[in-house]
This record gives sequence, structure tokens and C-alpha cells, in this order.
Amino acid sequence: MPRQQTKTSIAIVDDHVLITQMLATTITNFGDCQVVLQATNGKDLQRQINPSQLPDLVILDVNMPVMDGYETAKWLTATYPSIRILVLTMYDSELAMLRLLLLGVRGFLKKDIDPATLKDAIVTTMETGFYYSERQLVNLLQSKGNNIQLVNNVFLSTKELQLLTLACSDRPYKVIAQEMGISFKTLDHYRQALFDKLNVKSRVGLAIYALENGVVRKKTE
Amino acid sequence: MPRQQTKTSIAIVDDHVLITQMLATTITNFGDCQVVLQATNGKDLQRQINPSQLPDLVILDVNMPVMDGYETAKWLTATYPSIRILVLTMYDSELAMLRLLLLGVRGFLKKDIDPATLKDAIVTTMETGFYYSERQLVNLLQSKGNNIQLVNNVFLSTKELQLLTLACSDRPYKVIAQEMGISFKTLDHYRQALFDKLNVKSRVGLAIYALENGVVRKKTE
DNA sequence: TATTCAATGGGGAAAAATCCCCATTTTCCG
DNA sequence: CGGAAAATGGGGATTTTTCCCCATTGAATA
Repeated sequence: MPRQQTKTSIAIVDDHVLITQMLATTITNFGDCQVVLQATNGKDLQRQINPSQLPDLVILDVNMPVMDGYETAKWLTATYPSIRILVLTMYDSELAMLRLLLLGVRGFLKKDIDPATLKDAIVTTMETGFYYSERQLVNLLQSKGNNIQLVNNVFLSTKELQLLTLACSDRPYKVIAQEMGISFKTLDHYRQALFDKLNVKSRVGLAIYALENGVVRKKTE
Repeated sequence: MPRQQTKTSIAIVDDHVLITQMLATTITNFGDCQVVLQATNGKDLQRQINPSQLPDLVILDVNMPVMDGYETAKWLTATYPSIRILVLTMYDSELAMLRLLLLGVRGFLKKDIDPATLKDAIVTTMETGFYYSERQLVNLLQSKGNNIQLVNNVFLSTKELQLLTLACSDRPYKVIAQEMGISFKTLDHYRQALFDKLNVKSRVGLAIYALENGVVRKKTE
């Protein structure tokens, strides 16, 4: 049902104020949508959201200070499961998409799209519940027989994620192990696990992965 | 002279189509500006630009495929020195800003600004020739007595830049030295120079620097 | 011309990272 | 309960990185 009496209400969560405002303008110009909330991060969304007047859809940036897209998606899904979530991001790694999908995200949009695609994504998400700008992830999930195995392989444990974050520094593993409260040798195992799961061969590879996939927030972003 | 008969004509160069379009909408709504050109990278700008109808100002993204902000700024300054350049970026390192300043860029805008700030930046750049959203760089340039020394220290040689790029990989220095056609020991000198200039202590630090400052283009950006 | 300086390459050693093995404890599940 | 799997820690070797020294060459410069 494309046309409705009531407009689709949309919330935008992105720390780039300029992008948020421009998104709002673009969406408003669609005519059948209205932007009812603009937040700069997840915490800001929690503060502003009105349970008696929930948005139909949240457009969510992944990389944000204070409370990022992952935490926000998790909280939204748990608190207001009826709200559709569309992630607007520059990253498109399978790991990141899988994590977000399991957190309840309904679709992904890269930032190099045009307004028409944005509208299509919003409409499609509202009508069918899901939107993917690329088929790869769908194929991935459908082709592999044992999804659980896949998820176990692709997902990172808390310690692994912590190491991945701390590895993005000038500090040697010896120091990082102390910070994590584990021995250097235990850290070695997590390191090897990360190499295997992320398909890299060195600590530099870890750092590149973490930065490219938004695991570690860049200072100026 | 804020108000003129003819509107300020603006070109936007950014590979994120959505951002470009929204920027264009926002700027058009200012009333006294008009967007006369939208390009997705430097090469695209070269193809589209009309010498008989040059824009007054170019809003330029740094991170772009094909021809990035550095190359584009260099070409613009050499070819059409009258055009003001405003860089829209997420990076704000002194090195990056210095490089861009010496390439003729007139001002910097981080992407977390609001439309009012954007307008202020455009107006200020057109009126005074320069715009800085932060004073730090101006202070830097004014305080240091010997700018040439500073520039020599801050700028990277071709080989250093090449190493910085190649260091963002899983390959050991031994292999990188072969790729660069120099000995491992010569590479060692460039590495040490990079450590000193960029104030890092390890190869991971180099990779982080390169990614955070757009020296190496991220796959999905 | 003499000197300085950058680029080139090297020896050697210490530190760090990587990769094999292994054992113990805990946790989880059939 | 009993076994599988994960988390923890280690020994030891190899490779890579990092940091000291140093020498030679050629270009730039006082």
C-alpha cells in the first residue's frame, strides 16, 4: 500500500548535523514522508523519543560518538520492535552487516546513493519490511547451510573485539595484555582467532580492518 | 558586500551523490547562491567545467576515487586560480590541512556542521578569501618563525608517501622494499623519517595515520 | 673547491610479533 | 555425569620490526 492518509514518520540519527539536516529536507520533499525527530547519537535519540508518537522508521548512522549504531539498533529493537531501522553507512563488510542484521536492522544504504534510491529504500522498507541495496548478503545467508556455524565464525567475542580495538595503537601486545587483564599468551590466541576470522595476516591488517569497518571510531569522524 | 546582483555560483565535488544533492538543495535554499555544477571526482569536474562560466567557489571533498581532493585542488589552483576552494572533510590533521593550504585551499569545513555554518563559510570565503572553522592552523602558521623548516618537516617526500601507502598492508617490509625498488635498509630510513614526522612509534601507527588522514583510500568510502 | 646534505645501502642487536607445540581449568551441552 | 569446546596460560623457535651504529655516492651550496 504505497499511498496512505498518514505520512510515514521518520527519525534520523547521525552526528553529522549537516547530513542530518539535508536528509531531513530531502525526505520532506518526497511529500509522503515527514521527519519527526533528529538526533545526533543513540543517547540523544533515547532522550528525544516519544513513546506515544513513535516514528515508523529510523535512519541510523553507524559511526557516532557516545552511543553508536550498534548499541542504538540493539536498544531500539528491544524497546520498540515495531520501528523499522535503515542503516546509513559507508561500511559494507559482511561482518558489520551481519551484526546489524542480527540486531534488527532492516536494510542498508551506502552514502553514495541518490535521493531517488533513498526514497525507494524508505518505501520498500515500509512495504516489505526489508531493503538491501545489494544482494550479496542475502545470497550469503541463503547459500550457506549452517547459519549458526557461520555466525559463530563471523562474530567476534567480547575479548576479541576488545583486542581488535586495542590493537589499533602504538602499544605493544605486552602492554595491551596488561590492559586487558590477561596474559600475553592468552592474547596470542585471540590474536590468532582474529587473523582467522577476519582473514588478515598481521596486526596492521587488524588495524586496517577495524578502521575500515568502524570498529574503531576515527578521531575526526 | 554581502548582497550582489549576481548570485555566487558554486560547484560541488563529492563522490557521495546523496550528500552532493543535499548540499545543492541546502545551498540553493540560501537564496543568494546557485549550484552550477555537481561532480563526483576531480576528473569529472575537469570534464564538466566550462571555462567561459567558471564557478566562484568549489566545495571539494578530499576522499574521492579516481582523482582526489589533493590532485583536484592542485589542478584547480594551477588552472583557474581565481576560484575559491572550500574543503569539506572529516579529517583535520595539521599535515592534511597544511598540504591543502599550500595547494590553494581557502578554508575547511568538517561534516558535522549545520547549514547556517555552511552558509557562513561560503559567505566568509567569498568576502575575505579565507575561512577556518578552527583557529589552530592559523595560529600554527603564524607562531612558527621558520615556515620553510616547518613545511620541510611536515611534508612527506614521494618515497615516504609511497611507503606510508604500502605500509597499510599485510606484507612485510622486505616485500614492500622490493615493490619500491629499494633495499630493505633504505626503506628503514624512510620508515624512521615517517615515525619522526608523523609522531608515531610503530607500523600500526603509520597505518592508522594513513587511514585517518585519507592518505590511503578506504575501500568503501 | 670544499662542505654539507640527502639518498642509498649495510651490520648487528634488541624488541616485538608470529607461529608451532602443549597443559589446565572452566563451561556448556547431550 | 561425561565429553566437547572454549578460555586460560606456557615453552620455544622463527620472522619481522625497530633502533643503534656506519659508509658511499651524488647533488646542492657556501
